[in-house]
Amino acid sequence: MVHNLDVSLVCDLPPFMGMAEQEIADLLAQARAVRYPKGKNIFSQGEKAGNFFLLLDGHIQVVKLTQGGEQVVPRYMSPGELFGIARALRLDAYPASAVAAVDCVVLIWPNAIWDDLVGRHPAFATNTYRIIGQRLTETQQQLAELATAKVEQRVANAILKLAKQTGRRTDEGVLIDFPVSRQDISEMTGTTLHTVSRLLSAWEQAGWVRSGRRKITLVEGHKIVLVANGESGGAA
Amino acid sequence: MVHNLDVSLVCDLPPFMGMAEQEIADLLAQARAVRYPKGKNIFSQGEKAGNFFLLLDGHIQVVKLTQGGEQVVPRYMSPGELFGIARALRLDAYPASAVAAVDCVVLIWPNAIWDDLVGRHPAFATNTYRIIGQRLTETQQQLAELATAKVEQRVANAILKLAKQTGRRTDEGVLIDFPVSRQDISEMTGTTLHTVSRLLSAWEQAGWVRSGRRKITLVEGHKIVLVANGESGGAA
DNA sequence: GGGGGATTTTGCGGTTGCGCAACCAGTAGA
DNA sequence: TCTACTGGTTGCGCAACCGCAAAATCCCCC
Repeated sequence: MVHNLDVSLVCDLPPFMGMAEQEIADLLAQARAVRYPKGKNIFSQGEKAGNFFLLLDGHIQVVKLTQGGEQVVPRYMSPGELFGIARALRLDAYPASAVAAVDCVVLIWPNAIWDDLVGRHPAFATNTYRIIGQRLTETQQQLAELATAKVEQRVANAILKLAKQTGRRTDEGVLIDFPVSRQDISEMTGTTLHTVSRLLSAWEQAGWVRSGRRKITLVEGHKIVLVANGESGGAA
Repeated sequence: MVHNLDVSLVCDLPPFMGMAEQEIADLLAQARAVRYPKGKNIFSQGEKAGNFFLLLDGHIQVVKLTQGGEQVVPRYMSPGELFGIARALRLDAYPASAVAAVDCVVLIWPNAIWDDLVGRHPAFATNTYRIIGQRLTETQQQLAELATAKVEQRVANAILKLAKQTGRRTDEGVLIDFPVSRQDISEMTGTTLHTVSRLLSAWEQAGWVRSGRRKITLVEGHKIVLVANGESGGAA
């Protein structure tokens, strides 16, 4: 099914750690590669889970809709990450939506092969559950932060997380490597785009960041770390 | 190891669905039952995960400590629930603490038997991962709620959840069956005990709840549901 | 080069809910 | 019965953050 994919492209990714080349090749043979343009929904919350995915290139935004119809963004994903693995947790439907934040390339497997897969490749099963454990821990961490930290800290943390995940060094500083709007950040931190805008403006005044249309560059990351830890009075 | 435990006591619990009596008996034979008095820590966040647990009787409070040293309570657990199953997700340490909210009886297994266990009893593995999936979904739900709903709604939701989980009908209404302080509820909802107290007072004025020292009774649950959905102006 | 839409900035109240502090009320133990 | 203590209530002031609205930019597409 996949013709132009080589084992060497994926064998170092966390989901495949500890697997033999032949095992990985078998796996790839059952996948199909699909390209999603920026903004496209890969799957939607509540949709019956029929496939699972591996992000090869690009960045994906996980979107959760609340009862009240508002959007929350619990996380972004980077190349090499498995997603949509509802089957691993015996969920019948996807618990959130996945949206391409930029043009993405994705490997897709049908859920039908999941059980056989984890049975035949214990290393893959182990890796998968480790990933889920990390995500659960991270989600709980975020819950705790949202419950206790103030807006300023949460926004700082969100930006730092994005920069760490996807940061690319430029001559100005660390650039977040895909378009993030104020709205996006507000949905990550449970606030409004206005407040995010004001905070970023203040930090830009102070020379800690440079930001523009869907673009944020960390200039003085350590200052933002201070804000995230609540050890700074903000940029007054 | 366990002498006075009968298979019939646990065979209907979700973790053991689909398992043969003999399988369950094997499992029980490897467990030891321990009683924890109210307030006792069963395990602590960050502690090396050496065991996993099943709550037989009582209620357990899951406590997460933030970087800033504040406490958050992501969930309570009821009899029949597995907990401390860090091993299932390949976590080396417990990601949160477990505290007995009342006197509890708990079954304990060493993590050493985990891998063998899930290998030998596929139904148990399936059940476990289903539980984890439910918890992850629930945690994400809570994250979304915390990010978007206002304090009033969050407190109402927390109380409803507790009542649904552990509610006992009395002649006054539905009583939450273990001691919950204002502080506890504030830690579940990311607010202060003051605000919780004010809200409960208001609802008591309105006749929707009756509450006292570590005790809450829902009198008019439907009113609280309205508050939780943001369809009520509160008790003005 | 010129719209037009999307994104961001900014001002100005208005609430909400926090923080502090004092006081009250059950409960447990002596 | 008295006393210490934990947990709950309440008043008051204030800062943080939201909400609305309008203006300013920027980018994309024609």
